[in-house]
Amino acid sequence: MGQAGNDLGQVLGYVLKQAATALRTAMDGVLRPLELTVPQYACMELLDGRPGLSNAELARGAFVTRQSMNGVLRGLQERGLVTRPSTAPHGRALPTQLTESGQQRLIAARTAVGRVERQMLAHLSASEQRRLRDDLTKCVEALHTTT
Amino acid sequence: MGQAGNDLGQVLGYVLKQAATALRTAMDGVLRPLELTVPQYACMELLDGRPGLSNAELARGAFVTRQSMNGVLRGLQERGLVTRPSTAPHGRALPTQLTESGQQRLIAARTAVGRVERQMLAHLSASEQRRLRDDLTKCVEALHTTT
DNA sequence: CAGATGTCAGAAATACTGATATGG
DNA sequence: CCCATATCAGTAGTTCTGACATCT
Repeated sequence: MGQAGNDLGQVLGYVLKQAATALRTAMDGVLRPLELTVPQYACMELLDGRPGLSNAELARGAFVTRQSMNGVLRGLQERGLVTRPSTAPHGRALPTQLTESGQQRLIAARTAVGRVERQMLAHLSASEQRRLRDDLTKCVEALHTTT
Repeated sequence: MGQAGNDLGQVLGYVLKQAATALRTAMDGVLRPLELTVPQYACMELLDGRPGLSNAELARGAFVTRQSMNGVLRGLQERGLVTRPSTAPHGRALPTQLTESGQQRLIAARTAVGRVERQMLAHLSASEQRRLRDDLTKCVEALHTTT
C-alpha cells in the first residue's frame, strides 16, 4: 500500500483525521457492549464533571448539534441514566443530572475508554503525551482565531 | 467558561476530537465557496496523487463508507470534475481520474485548505509540526494494533 | 474456496436550514 | 432590542447492517 504521487500521510490535517477516526472506531467497539454510543458517553462524562448542564451546553461539549443532543438525552433518560426536570427552574434551560444508575454505567464506560486511550498512547511517554496534548490545544486555539 | 469537576480538556482523546472538529469546520468554510465538500476534496486529492483509484480505495482514504463515496463520485462526475469508465477494464473496479476541470478546481481548493492548515499550525515550528505528525502517526498505528 | 469489489435496500442517527416562542 | 435557549419541522447526506453477484 505504498503511497505514490503526493503523500497525504505527510499532511498533518490528514493524519489528524486518521487518528480521530481510529479513536472513534475503537471507542465505538468498546462502548457497544455497554449499549452506549460515543456521543452518549461524552454526554455522561460532561455531566459527571459539571452536573446541571443544559442541552445546548452538552451539545457543544460533545461536538453535535442541539437536535442530536436532544435525541441523545432522550435515549439516556428512557433508560434511567439521567434525569431532567420537566420545567425550567431558571430561564429556559433544563439542567440534566446523572442518576445512580448513570454513575455506575459511566464508571464501566470510563474504564473501557481508558483502556483504548492507553493503547493509543502506548508508544508515547508521559511527557510526550503532555506535549502532544499541548500542541493539539494550540492547533484548536489557532483555528478558533478569526484572523 | 472554566472547567469544573473533571477536566475533559486534559484528556487527549477529547482534545484530539476537538482539533479534528475545528479543522473540519474550517475546511467546510473555505471549501463551500468552491462548491466542494470535505469528502469531495479528499477524494480529488487522493486521485491527484494516485490516478485510477477504485471506489472502495477512495472510500477508505477519505474515511467514508463505499456508499457515501459512491454519492461523492456521482456529484463530481455530474460536474465533469472526474471521469469513470462505464465498464471495468479489470475485475470489478472502476478506476476514476481527474479531468482538466477537476485539476483546476483541485488547485484552488488546495490553496484554500493550505491556508487553513497553516493557520492551524501557526504557533508550531517546522520541527514541532514534524514531531506532532509523527506522534499522531504512532497513535494511529497503536490503535490499529489488535493486541 | 477465500477475498475484494460494486451494488442495492432498509433502518437509524446526524446535520443543515428555517421558523417559533421564551427568558435574561 | 439583542442574544441565547428550547423546540418543531422538513430535507438531505451519512452510517450501519445485511445481502447478493462478479471477478481474481
